Amino acid sequence: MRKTMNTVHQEPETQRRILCSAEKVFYRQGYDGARMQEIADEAGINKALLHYYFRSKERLFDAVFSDAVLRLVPPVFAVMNINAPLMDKVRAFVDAYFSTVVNNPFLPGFVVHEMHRNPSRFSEIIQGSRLFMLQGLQRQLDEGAESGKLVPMEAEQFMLNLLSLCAFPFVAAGAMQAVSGKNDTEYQQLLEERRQLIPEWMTRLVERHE
Amino acid sequence: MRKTMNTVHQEPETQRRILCSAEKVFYRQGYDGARMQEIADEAGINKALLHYYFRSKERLFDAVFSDAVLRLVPPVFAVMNINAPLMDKVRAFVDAYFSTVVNNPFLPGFVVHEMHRNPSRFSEIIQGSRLFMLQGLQRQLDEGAESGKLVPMEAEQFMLNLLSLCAFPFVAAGAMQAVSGKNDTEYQQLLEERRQLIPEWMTRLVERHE
DNA sequence: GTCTATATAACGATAGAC
DNA sequence: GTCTATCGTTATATAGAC
Repeated sequence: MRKTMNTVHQEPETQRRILCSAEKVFYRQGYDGARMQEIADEAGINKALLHYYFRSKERLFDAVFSDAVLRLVPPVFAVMNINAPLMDKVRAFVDAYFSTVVNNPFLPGFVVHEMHRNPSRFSEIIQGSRLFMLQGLQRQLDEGAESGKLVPMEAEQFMLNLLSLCAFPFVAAGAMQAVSGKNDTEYQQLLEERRQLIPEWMTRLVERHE
Repeated sequence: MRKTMNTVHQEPETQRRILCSAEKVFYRQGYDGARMQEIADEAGINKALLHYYFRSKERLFDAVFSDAVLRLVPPVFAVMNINAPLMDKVRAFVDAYFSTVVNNPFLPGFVVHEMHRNPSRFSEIIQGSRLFMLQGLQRQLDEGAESGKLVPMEAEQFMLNLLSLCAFPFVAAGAMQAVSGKNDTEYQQLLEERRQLIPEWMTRLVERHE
């Protein structure tokens, strides 16, 4: 319930601006590297106003972090719980992951790095969307193995492989560009190619062939 | 040339202690999160002494970072330049990587994250040990493809896959444990299993089968 | 070389006017 | 709500005694 509804107050539009700026700064600089002043500048407002909307840097960060995790994890988990053949799930997963991340290249690295600041907070945020997935996945892998179509594999390893192939090229983009000598455009093209290739590779990984 | 060589001064043994402590702190906290006081405490010395040996936090960090990159990258690149069948190289790579990283679990995440502070510095450090590898690798992949034994694949994608499968589980260990619910011991066991599995997976990835 | 003590600057946070 | 001005703390870095 709002205080008075007679005007179409677009709700703290400033708050939205702050969150957006904080996101930009926290994503690239991390919690420790980020400066409240920089966030304020980015939002075109004053430092004091940050503390008015969010009480502290810690709370502002938590808002950004929660949002980041919720944007990255649940969609990706959800897609693995749909009722579909294994490889359809994989294709859906890769599409979902790339769609999210191509527009936020710093997102995976941010989540992975800021994780260890407060691991229990992370667990809270993603509670629920957890083990469900792995059970269904393991069942499909086992069925495929029994019918001789798939090689036996642990669902955890399968999932870790899928995630590694998708996420690492984004997390380590800087280092990879440095060793490969590719510029931004070239590297983005390489990433785009992986979007189709990863499902093929995951198929080869588990399909029996002899 | 040393000043006077008559005594076996073990060269700044304090300096070694500082570097070791700085390593510990920088690895887990990153540059921005690290405190000079904490490094001094860890080394059992005074803050001022840090500035005596290294002029600034920046320089101390650079020493640690350079050392980290040199410990992680060149061995791994070197092993891919040996004259051996493709899959022997892969096995050697995985062994080399895991041997280095199991004893320094924070190393990959540290390098990947601190990368973007000074990308050009990173390029300097690893200069030389670069493109050589990819040429030889591409040649082997092409030969295998022509003789019908391998599926066609870009050397860059092959290498990125190999590195992703090896590195990501370490870089994102925190997040992976959180979603899987595994404790440290269980997760370490999962990692150890991958040491044998990754070469098998990489084989399946490129071997032709029909 | 190693210490204590201190300078200097930056940051997060608050007070108070408007 | 939004601003200016400022407090209190903490960080890097230096000066100087031993």
